[in-house]
Order: sequence, then structure tokens, then C-alpha cells
Amino acid sequence: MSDDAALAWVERVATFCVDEWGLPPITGRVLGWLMICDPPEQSAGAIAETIGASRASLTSNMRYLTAIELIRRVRKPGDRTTYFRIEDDAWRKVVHRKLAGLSTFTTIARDGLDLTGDGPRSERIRAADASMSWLQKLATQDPPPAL
Amino acid sequence: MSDDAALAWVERVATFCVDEWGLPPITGRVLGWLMICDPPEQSAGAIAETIGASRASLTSNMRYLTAIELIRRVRKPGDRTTYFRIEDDAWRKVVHRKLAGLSTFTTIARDGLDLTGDGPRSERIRAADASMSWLQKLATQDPPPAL
DNA sequence: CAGCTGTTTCAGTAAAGACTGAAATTACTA
DNA sequence: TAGTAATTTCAGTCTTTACTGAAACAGCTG
Repeated sequence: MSDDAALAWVERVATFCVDEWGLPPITGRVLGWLMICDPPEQSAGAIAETIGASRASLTSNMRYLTAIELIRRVRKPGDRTTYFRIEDDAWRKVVHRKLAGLSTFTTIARDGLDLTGDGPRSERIRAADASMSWLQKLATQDPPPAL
Repeated sequence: MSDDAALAWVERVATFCVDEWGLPPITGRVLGWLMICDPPEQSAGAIAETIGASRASLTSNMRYLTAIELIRRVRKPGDRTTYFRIEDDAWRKVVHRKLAGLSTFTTIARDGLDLTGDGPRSERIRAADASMSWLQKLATQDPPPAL
């Protein structure tokens, strides 16, 4: 695997993250690189150099990714460097959180029906909620794949 | 239904659109208002006044929403005003497009496996793809609700 | 065709957000 | 405890993007 090819792939992952989830570019690059790097644990400095970002930027991005539990800090005794690795179920978490976000709308829809009563206006709200609930129900019924 | 209550509800829909889909606030407000307004057809000027945005902003937002087919232009003979109404299946379209976006990742994953070969590094890619494909498969198998 | 009423364009403003460099800080080592 | 190698903080820059006001434009009516 050439470095160029790897970085090109990382960039595609990053673009996907930016386009589909609205993540900042560097956040996406970190995720992409942590998916294919060897070894899977990488220091912030090494990542910064690889993807061409500042260390300052890495600090905030790693903190963010750690906070939402997509990556994990790894410390080694006798080494002041902190390493990071992607969580095994990182992408499953992302998918699940997106699905969970849909339930917000169900609440909004219910309150909307209270506002409009039971006329033709309620149909638009019902149709919207049906689309959201449909996907949510599917995801609840069928279990996600094991790791 | 008081106007205040309606506008508060519209704002919640807008916030949802901003948070979950990264739409601009005004775009979300337009969608929200078009869900509960009476009649369902509204002129750009009327919408602008209701949600407190400029007419210029409405022009671009309506063009955008029309382009992605979430709202529809309605013209009435003998009336120079153009009206807009939300598509009956607007939210279903949104959900489906989000799902379709996931397939992009399947392609990326496949190319990633070509890069990494069949070692431990490929596991991270496989796990990611499994989460995406899982949801996609579910959605393909079970039909969405009819309108 | 003139007049009115609505829409569109466009240049500019304002605000948000991502990113960086340099200084300060922390954490390990000897 | 001093030294060193990493991380973090922070102020500031730069880019992007949403939004607006005013002027130009388009469409219906008399």
C-alpha cells in the first residue's frame, strides 16, 4: 500500500464524513486514517504529520472524537505519548445515533398534531412522522450485526 | 392555534433540520411552516413575513427546496404570485436520500479492502461497512409506508 | 402602453467555524 | 529536582456561508 494511495482513500472517507454528517474535514481525515493505519494506535503528532494538520488542531479534534466515543485514548507505561485508536464499533455508533436523532421528530410531530387538530393540515405531519418512524421501527426490530 | 404557538413549533422543526441535516435555519423554517400552514399553498412574500426573513432570502431558499423536490411551485391563472406547497412525500424523500448516501461508503469500503489486503487492518473497514449495509438492507427489504 | 405588484439579482455585511502558530503547561525520565 | 518531549491553550487569521437591502426585472391589469 503506497502512502499516496492510502491518503487518497483517507480523503474519500473524510469527504464522506463532511458531506453526509457535516463533520469538519480534519475530523474526517483522522477517522479515515485511523481506519487503515498500522499499527491501529497512533500518536497525535504522527497523525498530524500524516494528514497534514497542525498539532493544535489534532488536540481539539481528538478531544471531540474521544468525547463522542468514536476513538479511544491509549496510554503506554513509560511513554509520555498518548495514542489513539478507533473504537471497534465506531461506525455502528454513528449509525445508531443518527437513528436515535429521528425520534426527536416523533415528539415534534405529536406536538404538531396537538396544534393542528384533526384536519387536513394534520396529514402533512402524519406523513412526515410515518417516514421517520418507519426507519426507526425497522432498526429496532432487526438487530444490528455483531462485531 | 395561536400564531405564537405555531411559530414556536416551526422553530422546533427548523432546529431539527439544522441539527440533523445541516440545513440553514431559514430553509428549516420554510419547511416547518409549510407543514402546518393553512392553506397549504403560500406565497414567498407571505412566508417571508411569517417567519421573519427577507424576500431575497426566500427566493434562494425556495429555489433550493424546489430543486431538491421537497416543495413544489404552484401558479394560479390570473395571479402573478407564485405559491409553494410542500410535497406530500417530502420527508420520505429526505429519509431515502440519507439512506442512499450510505451506499457511497460501501464503495469506499470495497476500495479500502483492496488497499489493505486481508490482514487485521481490513477488520476495521469491514466493521464499518457492515453497519452501513445493515441499515441499507433493512430499508430495501421492508417497503416504506404508502402515503 | 403605463402602472402596480410581486419576484429576482447582486453586491455587500455579518457571523460562524475551522485551523494555525506560539506560548504555556503537563508528564515522564534521569 | 532539573531536563525534555510531548500536549494543551489561546488569541488571532482566514474561509465559508447565511442573510439582507436596494435596484432591476417580470407579469398581470386597466
